[in-house]
Amino acid sequence: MDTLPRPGLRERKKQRTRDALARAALELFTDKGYERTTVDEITEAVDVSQRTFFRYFAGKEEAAFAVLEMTEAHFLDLVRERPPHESPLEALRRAVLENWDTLNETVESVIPVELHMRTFQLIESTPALLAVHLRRTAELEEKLARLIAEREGLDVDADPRPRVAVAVFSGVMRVTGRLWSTGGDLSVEAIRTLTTAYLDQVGPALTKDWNIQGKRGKGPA
Amino acid sequence: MDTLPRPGLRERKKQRTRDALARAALELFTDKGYERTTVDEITEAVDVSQRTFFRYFAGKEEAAFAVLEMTEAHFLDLVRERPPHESPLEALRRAVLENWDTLNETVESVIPVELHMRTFQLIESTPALLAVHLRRTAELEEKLARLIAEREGLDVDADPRPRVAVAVFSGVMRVTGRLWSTGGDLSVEAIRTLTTAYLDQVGPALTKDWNIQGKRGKGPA
DNA sequence: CGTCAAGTGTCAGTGACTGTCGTTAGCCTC
DNA sequence: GAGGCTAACGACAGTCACTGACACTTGACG
Repeated sequence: MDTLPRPGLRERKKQRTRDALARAALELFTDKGYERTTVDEITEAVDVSQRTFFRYFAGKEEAAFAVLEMTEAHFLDLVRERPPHESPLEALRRAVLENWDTLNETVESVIPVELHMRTFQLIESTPALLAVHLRRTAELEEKLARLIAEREGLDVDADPRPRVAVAVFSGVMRVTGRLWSTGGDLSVEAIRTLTTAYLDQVGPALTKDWNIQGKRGKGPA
Repeated sequence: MDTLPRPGLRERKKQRTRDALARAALELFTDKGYERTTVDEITEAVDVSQRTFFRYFAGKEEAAFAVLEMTEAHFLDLVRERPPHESPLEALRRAVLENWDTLNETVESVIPVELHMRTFQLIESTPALLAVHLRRTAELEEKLARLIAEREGLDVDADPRPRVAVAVFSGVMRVTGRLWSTGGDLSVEAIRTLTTAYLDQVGPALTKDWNIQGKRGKGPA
């Protein structure tokens, strides 16, 4: 909201190059696999030198997360905008759902949503990318914890609850993300449903006795 | 419990080489940093060829987790041994604590415990290693979820609770691990205390209103 | 012993990444 | 609108992680 005046030709060119590299990378990655794609192939597709690629991205991995990063920033904004009367978990829950609903607007300037969804799958199924994804998520968690703490007027380092709440929330999101990416339905609807269903299970999962109703599992799907 | 008879000279030699490589790697990593040590330096310290290193470890990273892997296997055993009347979270909690208490016996055959503790720190403070660590943890979580499900006679894929419970537990463990590694006290006592304290906060962190007692945080440490 | 296979070393090659340096091209000033 | 400044780029050389191929050494075992 401060550099609107006009970025100047130089900046615009840079942005275009960066977007083109990210898009080309994502297309190649999702098409022939992450490991089987070389940086040279990406740069050839955009017609820049390899050196330029590494000026925009610290590594091959980073190109895979360029778009995801945009959605994460948006998510943080959504959390910030949540009314203060909501409990932390409630605020987080609504923010994620809202984030899914606005995915299109967040992403379409760089790549089609469909490609972004496939990127998700790619990350979950590529060990090297999954590792980086989890580390990035951990960093996001720290930011979230500080946000929640601020929201509740607490000191993150004095009160464990913000970090614990965020950890619980993120843990569940991880599970749903994984299940979604390996399941058949890659629609936004599918992950919305999974998200709410699993978040609803946090309470039950923490009770002492899981067998209140229907001992011996293998129940209906 | 089945290959006790005597591993044979060949096997023993292999084990020695592998341990020596792991130990040398850990010493070098913790000493001069992960990125600043080359595979050649490790192999020179053990006096084997680089090729041999890669026959024992899929990559440089894997050498950093060789010992940690032993403790994880031990942890799984401990969970399996927990009496069935304990709730899932209770069983997990007791198993971790027990694991810390028996760390010495688990690890000392390869490296001194002190080096293992420094390895923990190293992993937390090295982005590349942290990423891999988190991925490995995710794999462990899946195993844990199946274990818990079995324990409770449930189907992991039908009932979300095993995975959710494990996710909650792991999330909290992550937080404590991180705080411990960045804090000053690297003793086993310290992480034990942190662990119990944070696990006790899961309940409170999920309640609607965090301000039951003492509005506006900044409470005592 | 002699044979067989597992374990190892050597070498050549690929791909990710980095430092350096000369060149190009927006930008800004007069 | 010519010229100087500097950000961005391309070209090149070098390091390091990792892999495949092949020849050699050495436990294992009849």
